[in-house]
Order: sequence, then C-alpha cells, then structure tokens
Amino acid sequence: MRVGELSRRSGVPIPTIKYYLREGLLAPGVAVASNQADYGEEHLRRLLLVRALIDVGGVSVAGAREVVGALTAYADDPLELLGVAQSSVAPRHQPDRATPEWLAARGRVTELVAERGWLVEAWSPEMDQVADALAAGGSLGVPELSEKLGEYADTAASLAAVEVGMVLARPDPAARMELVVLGTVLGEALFSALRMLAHQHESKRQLELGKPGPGIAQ
Amino acid sequence: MRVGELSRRSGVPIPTIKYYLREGLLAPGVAVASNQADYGEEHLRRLLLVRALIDVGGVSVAGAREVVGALTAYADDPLELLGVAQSSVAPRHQPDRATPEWLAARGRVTELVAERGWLVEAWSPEMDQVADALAAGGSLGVPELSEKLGEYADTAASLAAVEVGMVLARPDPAARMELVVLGTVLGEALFSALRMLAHQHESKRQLELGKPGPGIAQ
DNA sequence: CAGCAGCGGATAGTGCTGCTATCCGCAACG
DNA sequence: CGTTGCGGATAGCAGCACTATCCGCTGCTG
Repeated sequence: MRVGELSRRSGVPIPTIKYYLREGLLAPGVAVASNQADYGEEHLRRLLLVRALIDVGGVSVAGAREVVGALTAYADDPLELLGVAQSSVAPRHQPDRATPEWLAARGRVTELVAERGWLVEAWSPEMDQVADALAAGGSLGVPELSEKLGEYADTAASLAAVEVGMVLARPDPAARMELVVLGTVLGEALFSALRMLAHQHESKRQLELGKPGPGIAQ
Repeated sequence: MRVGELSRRSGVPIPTIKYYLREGLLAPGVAVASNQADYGEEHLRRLLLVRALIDVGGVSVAGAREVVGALTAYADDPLELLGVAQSSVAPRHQPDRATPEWLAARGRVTELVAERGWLVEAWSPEMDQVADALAAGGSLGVPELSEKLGEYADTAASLAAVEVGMVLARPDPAARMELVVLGTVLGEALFSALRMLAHQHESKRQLELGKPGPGIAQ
C-alpha cells in the first residue's frame, strides 16, 4: 500500500506520517520507483502502536522513537526493553534533588526496596521519582504519603504480579515483547483512569458514611 | 518577605515567580509602596504546591491554575475539587473516539462500572480514558487489557479505599482539601513509580522461575 | 497518449507552552 | 548618595509536534 491508504486505514494525516518517517518512528517503505514506495501491514501496525503510545500513553515523539527502536534492538531482552518503556513514560520535569529532605526521602525508598527484597537496580530512576513525590509531600507538610508508602507498595506489587503474569502468558516471543511495551504504557493509562473513577466512588461512599441519617443533601 | 526571599526559600527563579503571578497561579503580594510588595508564608506554601503539581505531577501551568483556583472556589465541596484535580492530570492528547471499536470499549466500561455499583457520573472523562486504553489495545490485537479489566478495577478500588481514608482522616477541613489535590496528583506519581519498580522485580522473579536450574545467566 | 490525481522528498512555517531577558523608574539600605 | 533589589511591562526564545508548500515524477483513466 502507499501512503494514502496507510493514512486512511490508520486515521493519521499524511503530513504526520511523513513526519514520523523523517523522525524514524516508522521504517521507510520499500522503494518501488524513484518516487513510489510500498508499505505493508507491519507498517500499519507500527503506526498504530506509535499513535497508541503518543495519544493514549502521553509519550513524546522522541520517547516513542526510543521505544520502537528498543523493540528491535532488544528483541530478546525483555528487561532492557522494559527499562526503555518505563523511561518513556517518565515525567518530563523534575524537581530539585539536592536538598537534604529529598535525600532523606530517597533513603526511605532504598530502605523500602531493601525490606521487601525487590530486585531492582540501586540507581533506578523510578526510585528517584518515588523520592520526588515523598519529598514534595514532606515539604508541604503532608506526611501521609510517606506513612502509607507500604500500602502503596503492596498495591503496586499485586498489580505488577497480574501484569507480568499477563505478559509472560503470551507464547509468541515477538508478541510478548510488544506486550511488555503496551502493558507498561497502556496499563499505566488504564490503571490511572480506573483509580480516578474509584476515587470518585470511594469519596462519595465514605462521605455518605460520615453523615448518616435521612435526607442526605444532594 | 519580598520576591527575592520567596525565590531563595522555594528554589524557584524570580522570573518564573513573576510569570506565575502574571498567570494567576500565585496571588499578588500586599502592595506596601508603589514598587514594593509583601508576601507571606501562605505565598511560599502556594508556590511549593504549584511546583509540586508541575514538577512531580506533570500538570501544565494552565492545569495548576485551575487546581489552585478550585482550592478556593470549592473550599467546602470535596467532590467538585476532586473533579478539577483529576482533570488536571488527564492526558493532553486523545485518540479518535468515533470508531465502532472505541464505542464498544466504552460500552464495556459502562458495564464494569454498573456491575460494581460504582457511584460515578455516566459522562466521566475518566471512563472515556479507560475506553481509550482498551480500544488501543484492541486495535493492536491485545485483548489482555480488556480481559484483566476486572483485576485492574479491583486493585484501583483497594488503592482508592486507602487514599480516601487517608484524606478523610485529616481533621482540619482546609488541610483536608489540600490533601484531596495532593493525594490525587502526588499519589498518581508515587504509585506510578512504584508500579514500575514492582514490574522490574516481578519480571526478574517470574523470569527466573521460568528457567530453573543452576547457573542462571546474569 | 494526454491529463490529472497522487506520490516521495525536501524545506519552511505555525501555534502553543513555559519560561527568560531586558528595561524602566523607584525604594531601601549601608 | 550610591548600589542593590523591586515591581511591572514587554519582548524574546527554545522546544515540541505538527502542517503547508513546492517540486519533479508516476501511474492510472479515459
């Protein structure tokens, strides 16, 4: 197929496809003449993957390029691929990490990981991100996040068990590698939205409990 | 205090503080002369809150303005405030929602919410976001997300129960309202990073299980 | 075989975001 | 009384994710 059909079938405008080609998010088609190229189903699929990363996962174009690159570069190393997928959804900004409060929070994270025997590298950027959230809470006088850290970790662990099991259940290695990426990125978006809905529900529920009796306003 | 001290104590550069003032993220100081103004502790606190939203939570400047606005506008309506806080962390992009696949996914979400008796508005943007993730997975031939939807929802519910309990445990109403915001935004960042760490751990653990025997490579 | 839509490739431009820089006249402090 | 810093205003900038335009060519249509 040529670019017009690719555009029609994916819903992505032609100039955007050309942009993705330039940026290396999409492999060039097979040149069939000086100014004609041919794209296959794998191009369509790759394009849909890129759009899912960008539109649903909120990944940047540069991040998406790294992810699709890693998908071929680490075709048989799920842990490396996982690392790239995880860093692609990392926040774009980051706070000042030179304060003593931050270092204390960071120490608390190292401790948590050690306590649980989690097999993660000591320099994981995600550990810094946990410290960021803890330190921000601390500087605003919100110790609750730090206090509930264990419960957050428990919940994360049980979700991760489900998700990793889901990925490893895939027999085909290539499809499994794609699921590493999609599980990381789409799973994040999915869970985040469900957490919001659950917050709405729980808030209403617990607020009602707090004010018993008939004639609850609104 | 004047802007220099505010800058020193918060770590935010003076031009950025001026920008936040212009953008309405920070209330103007009390004018004490034609070109001198005075800021208090509450300005410092607000500034730290704004930076936490932006740097840790990844909220946009416009989103942060809405959140701090809601904090005063809905000082006694936690549910309204929660809605604003939630929409501030919503993804900036969104996919095409006009396809039949998306509508089917959306139906599945309505069903899930109904089954569980979750008290959420039927038009919640978060429900659309769940459908976005499901539909993206579907179009890429990944039914797993949809299959595990119930487990995702269970996990989200148990996390939400902890978090809402944490917020409602605060006796002071003003501090509680701030915690609604911080719980939503920082809680998201915190959990997301922990989920990544748990993925690393679980992946290593389950991969080791899969290849038993001595001399496991690396 | 003429004509015209569409193609691939290249270059330039756009709109938005989140700051950053500069300038001004004035206040405060040593 | 001079230096430093302030507040307020305006302008500028870098990065991102596209979007528009142009060119010569291809290949299908009639």
